[in-house]
Amino acid sequence: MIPLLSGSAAHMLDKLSWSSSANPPPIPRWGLEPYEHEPAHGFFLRLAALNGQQATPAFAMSLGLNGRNIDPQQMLQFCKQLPIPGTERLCAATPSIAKSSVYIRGEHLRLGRDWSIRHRRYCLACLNEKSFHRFWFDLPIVRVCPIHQIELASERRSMKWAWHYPLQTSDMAICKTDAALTKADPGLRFSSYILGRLGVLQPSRISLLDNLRLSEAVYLCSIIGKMLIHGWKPAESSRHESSQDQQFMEAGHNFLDENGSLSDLLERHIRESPYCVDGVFGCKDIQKNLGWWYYALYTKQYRRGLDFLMEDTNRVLEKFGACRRLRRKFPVAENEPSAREIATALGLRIDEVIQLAKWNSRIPECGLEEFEAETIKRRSSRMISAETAADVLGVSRKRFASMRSHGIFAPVIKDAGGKSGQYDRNEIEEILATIKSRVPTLSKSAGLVDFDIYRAKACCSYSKAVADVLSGAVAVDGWDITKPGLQAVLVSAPVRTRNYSGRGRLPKHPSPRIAQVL
DNA sequence: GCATTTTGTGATGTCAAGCT
DNA sequence: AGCTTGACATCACAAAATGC
Repeated sequence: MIPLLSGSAAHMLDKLSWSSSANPPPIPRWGLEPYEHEPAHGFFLRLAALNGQQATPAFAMSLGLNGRNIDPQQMLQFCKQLPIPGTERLCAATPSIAKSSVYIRGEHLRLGRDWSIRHRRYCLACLNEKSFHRFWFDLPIVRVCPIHQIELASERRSMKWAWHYPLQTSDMAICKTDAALTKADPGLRFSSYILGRLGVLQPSRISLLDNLRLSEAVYLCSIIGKMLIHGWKPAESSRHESSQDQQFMEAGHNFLDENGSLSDLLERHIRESPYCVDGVFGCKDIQKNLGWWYYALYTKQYRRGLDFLMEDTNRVLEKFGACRRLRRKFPVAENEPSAREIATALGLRIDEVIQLAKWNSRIPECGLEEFEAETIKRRSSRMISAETAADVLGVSRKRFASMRSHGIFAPVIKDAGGKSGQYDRNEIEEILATIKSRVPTLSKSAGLVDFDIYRAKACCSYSKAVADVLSGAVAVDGWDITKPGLQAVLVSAPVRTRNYSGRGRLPKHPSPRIAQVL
């Protein structure tokens, strides 16, 4: 067992003279002096031991303190009442907690991730030197002790901070084995940096991080490390694995410590995006292009000092053609992207090329790998205007537009600025072929109507009638070869519910009787 | 230069998961 | 139990692109 109380301190201050005019301390023994880097809640631990207490929470509660949810500042106030020297050391090492923020020595940290007393953590070698709790034991981001180069041990037998549990010899054995293994650990430099910022060690200078609040510096390290280790990935599901965060932070810190170029890393990272082909995005959606990186940047809590990251990211986005608005902000890239060359060669606009590259008639999400001039050319030659497509289908422009908004087909190149979209001839012809393939060999001849009459009798839109046939909900019963396109399709008339002229608008609200029949 | 349409962006809200 | 967090939807508005 590690003694929590060094022998010399145990009997020191009980002999101290005590002014009778002041209120006596509320505990029988207080003969301890705070060490440097010792927080009030750590000091309180020794105080409890000095007073023969086994369970620190109970001891705290007996003094009117919150022993269940430890508030370091509350304990500091208590300790300051004691007639002991060196309380300024407690003040300097005791964090103050406000909502989800923790402040220690003027540095801002995040509660939970950066600072937590959920489990008791300690460096065995530190305790062997002097048995007291250092405030930085409470920082889970400090995985290894930079002074002794061993991993911090943690006690997890209690969910709450179980001060009263003594260390077991088996724990010490584990610590000793670890000590041999963690030489040259990647976490050493990171831990040293953190403790440098907190005034425990000589500060190490990393200008990029030094200008940030410590919580933001840690965040920056973790996202850089994630870029290095995790690489480009689409945005994750809401289940967040934090198990690797520590590894990320350390890797990110070491990258910056070795003067790694963040801009280069960023560009390399974004190039890994599957949406980026030959340095051009096939899709302008920033969220998609950046994957998880988007949320890393736009999560507001941590954005305060990270504007430069936003700028660098925007620069890459602009360079790869993700956002038009940024073009004026940054000069045009010196290397002409291949999309531009293809556009010039084929007489297309650059966004048309990108849309053609993105498009795949079978799997709309895929097709980005098709980004060669030949493919674009082949696809481009299949494009027809809305007018031509409407003629192929044998419908008016209005009906064509209605079918499009009904989702029966989609343009390959979207309409932009008054210019109508472009459609794939194959896809349009496929619609007709699909319907024609359903025509039975022995077609009925009586009671068949075309879409125009059908939709009026069924009181549905033309598009709905077509969609129903395509989905198989309505059977195709005949084909009039004398008519063009969809006009040739013949289906069985729905139950006749009223006289129909074959012309005119559909009634806005079909009568209940008609609706019932349908 | 104008009209129309798309795009970029922040504000706001929701939801589930995980943590205190 | 209540809070934060991350992912993401949705909205409004401004800025930019585009065709005329």
